[in-house]
Amino acid sequence: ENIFDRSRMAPKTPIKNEPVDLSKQKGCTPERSPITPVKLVDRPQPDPWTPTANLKMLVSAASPDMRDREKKKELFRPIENSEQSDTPDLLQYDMVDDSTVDEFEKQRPSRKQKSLGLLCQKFLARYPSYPLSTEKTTISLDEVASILGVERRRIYDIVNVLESLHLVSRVAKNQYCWHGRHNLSQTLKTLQEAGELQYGELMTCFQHKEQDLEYKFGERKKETMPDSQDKKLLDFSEPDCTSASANSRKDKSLRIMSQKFVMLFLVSKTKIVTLDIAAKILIEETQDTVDHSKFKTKVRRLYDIANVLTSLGLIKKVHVTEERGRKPAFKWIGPVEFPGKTDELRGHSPASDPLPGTQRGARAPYQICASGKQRFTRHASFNGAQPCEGTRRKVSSEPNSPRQERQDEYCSKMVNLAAVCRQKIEEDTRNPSIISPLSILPVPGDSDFSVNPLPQAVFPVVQGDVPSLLLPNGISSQPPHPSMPAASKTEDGKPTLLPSQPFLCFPSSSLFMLCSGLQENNLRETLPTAGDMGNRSAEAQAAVALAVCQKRSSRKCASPSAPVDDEEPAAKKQTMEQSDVPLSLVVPKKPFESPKAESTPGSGYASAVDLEALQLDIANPAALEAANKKSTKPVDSQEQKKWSQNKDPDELSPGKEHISKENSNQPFLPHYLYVQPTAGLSNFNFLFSANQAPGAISLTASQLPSLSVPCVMVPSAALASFPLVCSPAITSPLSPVPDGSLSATTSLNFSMSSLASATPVFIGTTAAVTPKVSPMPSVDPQQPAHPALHLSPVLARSCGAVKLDSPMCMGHPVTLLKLQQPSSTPLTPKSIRPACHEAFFKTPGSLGDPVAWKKNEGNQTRNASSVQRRLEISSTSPD
DNA sequence: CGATCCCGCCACATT
DNA sequence: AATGTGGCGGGATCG
Repeated sequence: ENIFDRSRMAPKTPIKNEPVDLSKQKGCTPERSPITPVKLVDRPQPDPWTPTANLKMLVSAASPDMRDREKKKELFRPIENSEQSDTPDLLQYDMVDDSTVDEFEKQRPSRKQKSLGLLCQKFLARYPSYPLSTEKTTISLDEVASILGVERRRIYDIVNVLESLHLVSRVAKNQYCWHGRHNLSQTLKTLQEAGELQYGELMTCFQHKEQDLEYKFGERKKETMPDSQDKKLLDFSEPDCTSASANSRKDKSLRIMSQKFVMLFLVSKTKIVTLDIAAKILIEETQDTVDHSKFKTKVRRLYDIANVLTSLGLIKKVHVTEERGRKPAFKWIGPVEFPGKTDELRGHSPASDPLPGTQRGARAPYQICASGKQRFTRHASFNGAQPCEGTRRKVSSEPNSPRQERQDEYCSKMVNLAAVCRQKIEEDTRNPSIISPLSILPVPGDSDFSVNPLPQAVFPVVQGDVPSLLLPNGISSQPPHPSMPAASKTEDGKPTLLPSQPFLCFPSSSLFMLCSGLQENNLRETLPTAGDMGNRSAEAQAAVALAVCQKRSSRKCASPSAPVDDEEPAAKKQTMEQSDVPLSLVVPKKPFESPKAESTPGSGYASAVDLEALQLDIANPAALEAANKKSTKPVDSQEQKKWSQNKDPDELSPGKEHISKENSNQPFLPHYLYVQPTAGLSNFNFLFSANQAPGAISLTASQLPSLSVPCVMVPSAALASFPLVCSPAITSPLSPVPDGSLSATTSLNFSMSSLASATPVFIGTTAAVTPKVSPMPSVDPQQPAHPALHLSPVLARSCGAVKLDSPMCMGHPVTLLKLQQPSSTPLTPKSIRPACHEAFFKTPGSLGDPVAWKKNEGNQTRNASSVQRRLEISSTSPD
């Protein structure tokens, strides 16, 4: 990567490139004209000619996945050389690294790294889930392919599926238009309806007996589905976009298959479809004969589709155990009731909210998207929504406020999310066999769901969260969950929030980032060892905590000391890739001025748009880094400390202790923990607000935690687009919290003895808890907006960083201070500082002035270890 | 050894 | 004819 960066960094000399390239090309391939020029050409020099191309190449190279075998390597080198002729050092460097690294890595690239799913994720990361209506994103297949470092063929696989869901549409040869998920719900709805017609019956039976059904299937299917219907489907697929060429397409089986596959899920009550069944159904539709080979092929295709859908967060793989045994299957985790949910939700409640602009009505589910710009305002809504007004007492329950519109949008997303969560929960409950990922913690992937220990425990939490989310908007159309403990609020669907549990949605970009789990490839997980370690440990703990909560207290978790992974050598970790890291700390970034971030500082903060962008970015480690750079990254911070501050690296030694130390050193670093979905929690991301008094958090086997950490679980998919955050009310032990509330909030209690002081990482529940008790309301006039949000300081910071003006931001800090104190652990003055946004970022030493901080960064970059460098680079990454 | 599914040949569609 | 698309299935990996 370093190399990569350098190359990038290095001035490009396109001019030189040409010659070089040529030579190189010749060397590699005599001429590119072989029969299939395309391939040859591409491979050897995809786009050597254009400077950009080179960049891309480099980039691709950078990404682990990319590493192709020698080919690429060769290619790159030559290119690099050519470019870098200017900077010999760099070249050499690169060369060296390349060779060595590649050598390792080359072989390294396991199949997984090249998986379609991963590729798809990268692909998706490049585009906003909810692009502004105004902006039109066109996708060049060639470009993407080169950037992602794959053959175009693979891109087709992805695009075809996306197209089936109308996330993209083909505009012209080699050109696709990105639509994002705005219409996804509608598309799904349509599919569902279509599916009902076609498969409805079947599915019904289906659930009960697959086999029987299977037989019937074929027959019925045919019967029920006359060609015409089939046709319908097809057509339907193209309806909206119908961009140009759509029609003529022949049967693009992949597209059709994809739609049908999705339909099966939507029609299925269980939302679980096994591959074999799907394959059979699909085959039948196509043909009667089910020869084995055909079946096999079908299954293969389904895998392809499933990978993409998985990347989209619509399904997840599970195993279904049946009479026969365990079968691979996929479970729909996307939105389920469109009518009610995404779209509907709004629609339903709309009454309550008179959103002027939004017509959420019928087809407008997308409005959310549509209104894109408004997103910006989201924060506004935020304000409004959560009228923290002094006391967050109730977050606004009123749907009507004008700003709600925006909120609505924002909310709508949230709602969806909530819906998803809820659904998930419900499903889980229903199917004991299937456990939600949450419950599954222990087993990441596939563990059979049978495991699921205490579903209930989980539920409460989730529910609580979800509803809470909804509440703010008032949108929650969903019926209250019975089990909701504390969530009195949700019951009505009203936004009444319990004091204890304030949930907030915010649009802060920072949150966003946190949420988005896209991580991708390399997230800088490879970060500095120490940092990683810390994070990891934190993660582990967090995970543990979760597990504990869910399961109840498990001893393992309990022991804070249990380092879980921490112990692992940094190196190892580094090697580990993103995949491994379940959690990552994310520091809220300021809305800052990331390049992407918009520019409209004036307008607001990071608007949704920005957020999205961020998300996308987030997906890219680089982006994150960039963000982080600007503001702070917890992890980085640690690192930074190392270098810049010179902390003892030793001390940094991985381990919680180390963390704690740091914490101590730095009063606050982290603010949120983000758990990546990858691991067991595939679908949910947890956010913890950190900032709190460190002491507060404790992992203890016993559940009694000194503090309960508020966490929010968000479906990863949802995350992508939503910047939701729940500020769980934190129940401080002190403050009387209803039991339910606790559970609701996720009763995660971490007692991290070790971490205690530091733990910034974890959770920063801002001491919000107390706040309730003592409302900080008026402290700042501005505060009002924020209310209960405990947004962790982070948010505040983020906001603040962006704008001090924003009331939102302002308030937090204050509250925090107070809160913190009350919160169990006494904070050091430093810790208090968090109040200042900037303070957070800074290391203790640097706290004083931001400038210094930056400076440090600069130094870092220079001095920084390769790792650091990497980060930085990434940040700079081109996008 | 079955589940996955990458890879890329090659046919068909477009330009 | 040159390219763009994408069906398809061998066979490598993974678990």
